[in-house]
Amino acid sequence: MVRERREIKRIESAAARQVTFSKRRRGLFKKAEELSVLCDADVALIVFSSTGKLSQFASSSMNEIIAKYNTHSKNLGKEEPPSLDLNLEHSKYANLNEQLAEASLRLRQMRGEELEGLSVEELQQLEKNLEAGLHRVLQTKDQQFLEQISELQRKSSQLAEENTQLRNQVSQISPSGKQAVADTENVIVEDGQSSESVMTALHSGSSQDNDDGSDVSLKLGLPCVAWK
Amino acid sequence: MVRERREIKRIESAAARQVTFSKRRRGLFKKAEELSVLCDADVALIVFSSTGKLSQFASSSMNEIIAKYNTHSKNLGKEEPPSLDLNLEHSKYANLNEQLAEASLRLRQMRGEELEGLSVEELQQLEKNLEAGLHRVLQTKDQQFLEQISELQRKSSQLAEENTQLRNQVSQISPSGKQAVADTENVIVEDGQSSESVMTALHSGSSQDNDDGSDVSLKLGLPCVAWK
DNA sequence: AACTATTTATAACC
DNA sequence: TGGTTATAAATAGTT
Repeated sequence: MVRERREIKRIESAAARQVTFSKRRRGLFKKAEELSVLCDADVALIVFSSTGKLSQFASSSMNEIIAKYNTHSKNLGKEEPPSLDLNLEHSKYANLNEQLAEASLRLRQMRGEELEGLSVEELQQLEKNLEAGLHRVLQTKDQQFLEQISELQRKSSQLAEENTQLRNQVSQISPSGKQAVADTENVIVEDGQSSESVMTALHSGSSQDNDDGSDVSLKLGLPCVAWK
Repeated sequence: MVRERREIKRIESAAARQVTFSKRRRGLFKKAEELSVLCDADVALIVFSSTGKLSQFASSSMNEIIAKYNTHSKNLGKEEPPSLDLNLEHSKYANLNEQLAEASLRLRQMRGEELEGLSVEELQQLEKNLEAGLHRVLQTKDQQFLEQISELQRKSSQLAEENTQLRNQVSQISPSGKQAVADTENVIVEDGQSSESVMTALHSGSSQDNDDGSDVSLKLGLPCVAWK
């Protein structure tokens, strides 16, 4: 919005995200209150930061508004503004159950199940969430591939260097063994080039062992061709 | 804020209040969504106009956020009293907690968060799940659009038929009114075509009122153009 | 609903 | 986190 307009997409840098969150949250709460005062509206605003911290605003009482919301939006027998009696343990338990049911439903819906009752708007929200999630997953995956490639290249260079030194040692120890040295040189040259063709050497294959990482090349036996 | 700054107090004129409400509500919802996207925050916004009409926004699921809010606010001031009697209730509670944690993690990962610890294979599995889910969501959405379009076309046909009958009645009553009949024909043709341009007529808007759905065309006043 | 003069919000910088 | 500044966005009043 300002010195340079900012695209509305997740801010990757955690620090910048935190700063923006703090500033925009203040603005949002201010506007929520202004709306409630100017227009005599009942407004409830709940914000969880990405770190899980809660901020809230309610023009009247949060529980009251939530209750009103539930009345408006629900015919189903799923109720409880739990500000009343019930044993704390019991209500915590019930609440957990509710959260779990909700989370499970959301999970199933993200897998494309139980979409029957959803409105077009809800489907579009789901679509947006899925696309955003997919995008981040792909980014993370690509990053891991690139890291593994870098690691492989690093190790390759190191091995090539070691080989060069070993070759020198060999030629010093047996300066007359001309044939053997020539063969070794060929092998070394191939090794040296391999790291630069890693990108094209990746091949398809889905299953993978979790080895200890001592052999980087194994980690690259991964799907790549299928990227789009 | 503008031509003349407006004091933040209740607007007395009902008309002016309604106009301001409408404008500011849009702005507020926009900012709520921007905060949720930019800062990866979970945001729920509930607004009741002074006339009692509900508008809502939730970055994920309203129920989920409210449930989360309830646990958060409940945990303030109360701490776990009995950690000693390891009876059945307690273990059920712990188990629920575990399940919820697991479900929440998977949900966050599907949204592209907390991917750091995942292996490439797990990322690929996630990618597959997301693509499959997205595909099914898109299918469901398209299906709903198509159904609404069919419904519109059906209604249009019905209306056109009624119009034809009415037109006949008119011409029987006043057989000399040739001009009037021609005009009516034009109107019918336009109605018949409107259902085919429904897809491009969709417009943006994040909050949505729950009307009773008796008029199908209203259901198509949905976000579309603003998607990027 | 569109316009536009202003006020606000805020991104980048410190 | 808090302040400054240039600029984008929101919006009050008007048409």
